Amino acid sequence: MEDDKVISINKDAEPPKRPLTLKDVSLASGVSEMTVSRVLRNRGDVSDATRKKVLQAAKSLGYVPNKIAGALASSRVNLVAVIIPSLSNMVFPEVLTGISEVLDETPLQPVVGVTHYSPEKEEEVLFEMLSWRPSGVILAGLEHSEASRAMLKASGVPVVEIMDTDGEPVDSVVGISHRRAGREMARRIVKDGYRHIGFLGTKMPMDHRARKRFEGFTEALAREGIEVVDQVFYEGGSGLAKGREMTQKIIERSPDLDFLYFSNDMIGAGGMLYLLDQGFDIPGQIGLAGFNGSELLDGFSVKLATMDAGRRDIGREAARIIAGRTDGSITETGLRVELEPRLEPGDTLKRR
Amino acid sequence: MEDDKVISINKDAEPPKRPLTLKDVSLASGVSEMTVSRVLRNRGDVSDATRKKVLQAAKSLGYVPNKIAGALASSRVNLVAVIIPSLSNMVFPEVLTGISEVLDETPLQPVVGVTHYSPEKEEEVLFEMLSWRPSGVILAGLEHSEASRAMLKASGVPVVEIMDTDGEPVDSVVGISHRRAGREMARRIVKDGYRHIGFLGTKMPMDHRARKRFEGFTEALAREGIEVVDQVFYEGGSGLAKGREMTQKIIERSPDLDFLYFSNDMIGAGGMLYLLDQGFDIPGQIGLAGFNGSELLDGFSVKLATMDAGRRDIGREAARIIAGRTDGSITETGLRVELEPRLEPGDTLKRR
DNA sequence: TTCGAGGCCGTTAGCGATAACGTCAGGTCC
DNA sequence: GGACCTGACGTTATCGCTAACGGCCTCGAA
Repeated sequence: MEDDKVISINKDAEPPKRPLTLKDVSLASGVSEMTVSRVLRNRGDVSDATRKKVLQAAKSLGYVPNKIAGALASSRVNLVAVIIPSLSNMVFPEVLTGISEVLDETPLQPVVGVTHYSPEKEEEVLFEMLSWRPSGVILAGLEHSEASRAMLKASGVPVVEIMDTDGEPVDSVVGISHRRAGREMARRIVKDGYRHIGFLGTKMPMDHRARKRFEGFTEALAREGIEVVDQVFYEGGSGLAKGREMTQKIIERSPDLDFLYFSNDMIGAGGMLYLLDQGFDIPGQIGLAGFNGSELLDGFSVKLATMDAGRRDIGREAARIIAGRTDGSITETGLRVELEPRLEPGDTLKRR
Repeated sequence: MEDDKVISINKDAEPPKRPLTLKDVSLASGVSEMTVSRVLRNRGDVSDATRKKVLQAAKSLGYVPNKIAGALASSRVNLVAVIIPSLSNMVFPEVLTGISEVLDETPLQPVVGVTHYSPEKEEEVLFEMLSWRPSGVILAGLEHSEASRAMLKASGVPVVEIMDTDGEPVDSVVGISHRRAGREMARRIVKDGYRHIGFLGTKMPMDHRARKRFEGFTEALAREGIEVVDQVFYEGGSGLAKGREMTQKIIERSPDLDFLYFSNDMIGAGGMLYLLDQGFDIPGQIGLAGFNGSELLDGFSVKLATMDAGRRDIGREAARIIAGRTDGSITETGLRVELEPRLEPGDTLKRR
């Protein structure tokens, strides 16, 4: 791309003037800084007349309050740190949507940090965000470095760990049990008569939730005397192409498979496309299931079986806890909200 | 979901102690606050011995510096406001990726705000973010409310408008010309022999870039004496299902169409799936094209023609400008970087 | 020996807001 | 008519940190 871009310079910008402060508004409106502050925050007694004067002055100056100073003085910060592994996996934007929906009704504002599934990066991001003294922290997963857990505890702010409930939370937790999700899918598959089962997923150490699903899955299978016949793992971004490629690989290697469990819907859909192209009979010859319940993919003529993780609800519940703790309507710490994963059979499981 | 969630309370958290300050570290390490500050910021001369002492003390206390106070004192804030319309359109996470890639090499940190394509919301978000006095602002599009433009100018910080270059920027701008993208696609289509052309896109007032593409598209067609035969617009989230539904509608209404131009790849792919299901011959009987070049969808057996908007590059260039302006390596204002949209013919255009 | 140059560290004075009082009219109440 | 409130402000003292300056000490050159 270096060669096909065109750079040029437009015009010159205005000379940057001295930044405005309360004092400027105070002078312009003829009242004290304190009164201006009161007006701008809608707090304390101010007569309508002066209120109008002040607002007028602030507006005409184009004054933007300095929250840094405000936060320091009041030791109140209306930010909620939200720390997630990735933005390219649509799950997390959806969680964010849920969080925003709730926080929009409050004075709080989410601030997002991304860890790329790395505990070290998570630690950095967390440190950075805590140094802004947010009103709360929402972060994905229960697995964090010791230092991260220590920081969270020492911070004294409400913490909600989301997505996953299989483990020891620092404070509150909202999510589903991925072990259970895996177990339920396994039971369903077995009941539907599938016996030769393959698994396709991410390299586990990076994604604890996928690992737990896999564990629950194999455990429930084992209880029925069934073992996973073959597995493929991948690294890097998940897209349809990746699922297609992995599926081709596993099918060629283990042609007797009659079921494929994918660790997410995107690669699952890719696999489904491959199998359909190859003329497989789904779900008769081979069954498929993914995970997440992403509506994005709803338009396929064949709908992939999946398990809805309730991402929006998770976001909403987490935000509600932070909001409640912040405004005092919730005083308990250590809340635990476990949502129910919902199996959506789609068209890729045999009807029972 | 209200009924299938389980709430319970774990344990009790530790008593939140008084927040730590520089003074605590200063006392613990036996040097002045200033020296602690120097050590923690890696600035100024400090002997190795005391440096070690201080770091040790800070670590064992679990001290997290208060950036609010720091920012107030130094009037330096290492945050870059990034304001985008949405997170559910994968384009924007990709832009963010580009931004992060560059900012990760600098002391700067992106902070994301979402406007949901509403100018009013944009104004709010901008106001909120400016009140934290960021080092720079990156925002999507060139269309903003008067108040927003005024705030940006008054803020005195470097501003980069991204995605689109068709219009008057506040300061710098990085993107592609969507008019041109539309024109180029139109020319290609006509050259390929398509004549009965339909358009499927979002309701325009919300999405200026889609509108400009459409304008460029129709303008170039007009120059060849061709008019768009039929069009469908939609509101709300774009997914495969939406594209499928719209395509069905337009095809039933105007069966003689031989080309469909979609305003993004997602609905384009949905439309493609529908047409394939219906047994259409693509690209012989009907040609298709989308916009964006999203790799997510690469796994289809038929690859949709599209035009790569260079989202990551846009993010990178924008971040580079902000970084340069911040560290002084760039002094010019009003930079303009126009990237070249790249047509990827895929399998849904006739070979010429 | 003297003196300047650094290295190393402490002191002082804000940064721009808010919390907590203080003040001061004007009205109430008995 | 004086004590007592009560709105509607203004004053003062932080908040936790950093810029700027200055002091002290050591060391090498003059």
